[in-house]
Amino acid sequence: MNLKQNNVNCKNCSLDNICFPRGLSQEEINSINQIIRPKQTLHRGEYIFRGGETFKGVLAIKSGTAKQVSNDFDGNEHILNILLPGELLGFDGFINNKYHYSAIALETLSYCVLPAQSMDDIFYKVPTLSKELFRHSCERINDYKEFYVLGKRPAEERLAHFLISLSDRLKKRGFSASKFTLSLTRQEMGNHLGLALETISRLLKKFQQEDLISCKSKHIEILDIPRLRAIFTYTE
Amino acid sequence: MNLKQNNVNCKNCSLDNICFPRGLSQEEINSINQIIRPKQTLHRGEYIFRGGETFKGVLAIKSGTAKQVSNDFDGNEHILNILLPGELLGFDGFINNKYHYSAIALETLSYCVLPAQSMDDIFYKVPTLSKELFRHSCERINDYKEFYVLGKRPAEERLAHFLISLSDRLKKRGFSASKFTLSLTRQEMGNHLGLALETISRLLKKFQQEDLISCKSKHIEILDIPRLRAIFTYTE
DNA sequence: CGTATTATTGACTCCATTCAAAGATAGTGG
DNA sequence: CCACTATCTTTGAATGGAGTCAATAATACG
Repeated sequence: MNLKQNNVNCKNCSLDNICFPRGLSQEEINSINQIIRPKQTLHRGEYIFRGGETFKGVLAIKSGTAKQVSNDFDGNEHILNILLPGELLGFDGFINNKYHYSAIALETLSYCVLPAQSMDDIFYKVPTLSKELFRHSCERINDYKEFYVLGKRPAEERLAHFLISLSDRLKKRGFSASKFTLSLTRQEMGNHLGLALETISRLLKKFQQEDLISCKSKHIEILDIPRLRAIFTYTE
Repeated sequence: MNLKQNNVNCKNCSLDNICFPRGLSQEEINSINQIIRPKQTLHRGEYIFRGGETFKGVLAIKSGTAKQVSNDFDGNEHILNILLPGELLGFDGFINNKYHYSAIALETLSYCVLPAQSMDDIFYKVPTLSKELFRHSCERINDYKEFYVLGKRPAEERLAHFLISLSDRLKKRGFSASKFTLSLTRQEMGNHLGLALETISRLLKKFQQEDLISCKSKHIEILDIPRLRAIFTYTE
C-alpha cells in the first residue's frame, strides 16, 4: 500500500454527494473515512470481483467505468448494468456472503471498498450510513424495475433510454451530458439491451440520420437530448 | 381496530422465518412486535398502496397474494411482480418518501406494516433488523436481475420460469409446490412476462400437451417439475 | 338466465434475429 | 512507422418468433 492510496478520503472526494458519504454529517464522514479502504486501480478487462467469490465488501467506483456481468450455465455473458463513478456495487454479496455476479473494468478504473468485516460495525454504530446503504439498495431495485419494464419495449426505445440514462447519470456526476466515450462494443450494448449487435449498429445509424446523435466508433455525442428522450415513452 | 387484529404478532406467526423476524432473536422479535402494526385486510382489486402516495412503511403480506404494478404515462399497466405470503414490499417508498409503484390485492389479503415513522428508530436501535431489511432489499435486487436476464429469453422459457419460481416460493412457505391457484388472467400473466395473452394461452396448451402441467382456468398443477425447470436454461 | 369478461384458436404481419460477406479500426511486432 | 492480424462494425437478404387482428367459445358474475 502506498502513500498515494492513503491520500484518498471521502472528505475531499468530488463524489461525496453521490457515493457513500451522501447525507452524512462531517463527523460521520470522518468516521467512515477510517472504515473505507482507499482506492485500488484496475485496467480494462480486469475483474473487480467474480461471481461466486466471498463477499469482500460494498464497493464504490472512484473513476472509470465497469460492467456488471452474470454468466448463465451455457457460459453466456449477460451485462446487467454499466457503472459510473460514484456508483456503488456488490450489494448482492450480502446474500449468502458471496457475490452472485461479476464486475469487470471497462477501462482504467479505481474504486474504494467498504469492507465486509466492518458491515456489522456499521449497522451497530453508524445508523445514518446503514440507512444510506439501505436507500442505495432500494434505488437499485428501482433501476432494475425500470430495466424490466423497458425490456418489453421496442429496440429503438431501449437504445434511446440507454443513451439518455447514461447522459443523465454523467451529468449528475459533473461530466458532459451530451458528449462521452462509451467503452462498450456494439456486441456489449446489444447484450445489455437484449438486442443483436446488428440491431444496435442499424439503430445508431438511424439516430444519426435523424440528427439525434453523432457517433464515431466509441465517441458519442447526443445532439438533441429532448427529442431522444421523447422516443421512450415510459416514465415513472 | 378490533381484538382480532391485535392478536396478530410475529412470535406465533407461521411466517416468522421468512418475513420480518428472519434471523432475529426472541427478544428482538418481542421488540419489533411492538413496532409492527398488525394485519389489515383487503379484497381483490383493492390497493395496498398507490404509486405517488406518501411512504407509510415497509409491508409484509400475511395471507393472500398481490401484484406490484407500475403505470407508464400512457396509462399502461406493467405488472412488476407477484407477491406471496411472507414477502415484503414497499422498499421503494424509502426513496423520496413516496411509493413509486402500486400494490394491488389479487384476492382477499392481509398484511402487516412496519410503519415509516419507526424506520429511523429501527436504524438507531435495532441493528439486526436494519441488517435484515438491507438483506431483503438486496434479495429484491437479485430477483429483478433474474427477471432482466430472463426477459431476453424466448416466451417458453419465461413462462416455465414463472411457474417454477411460483412453485419454489410457495413450497418455501409451506404450500404445495405442484398444485396452486393463480389469481391472474392470461392478460396479467402476459403483461408480467412481456408476452401477448394469446401467447400465454398457446404455451399453456403446449405445456399441457407435453404433460408438463395440467391447468383448468386458474387452477394449475405442475406434473413434472424437473422437466419444466429444464426448459429455462438460465441459472445464477 | 343473460351479460360481461376472459380464454382459445387461426390467419396474417412485422420487428428483430440470423446468416453472410465486406469494410473499418485498433493493437502488435518487426 | 508500417504492415499484419484480430477484432469490431456495417450492410444486405432471408427467416422466424411472437404480436396483432378477428371471430368464436367458455367462464364468471350479478
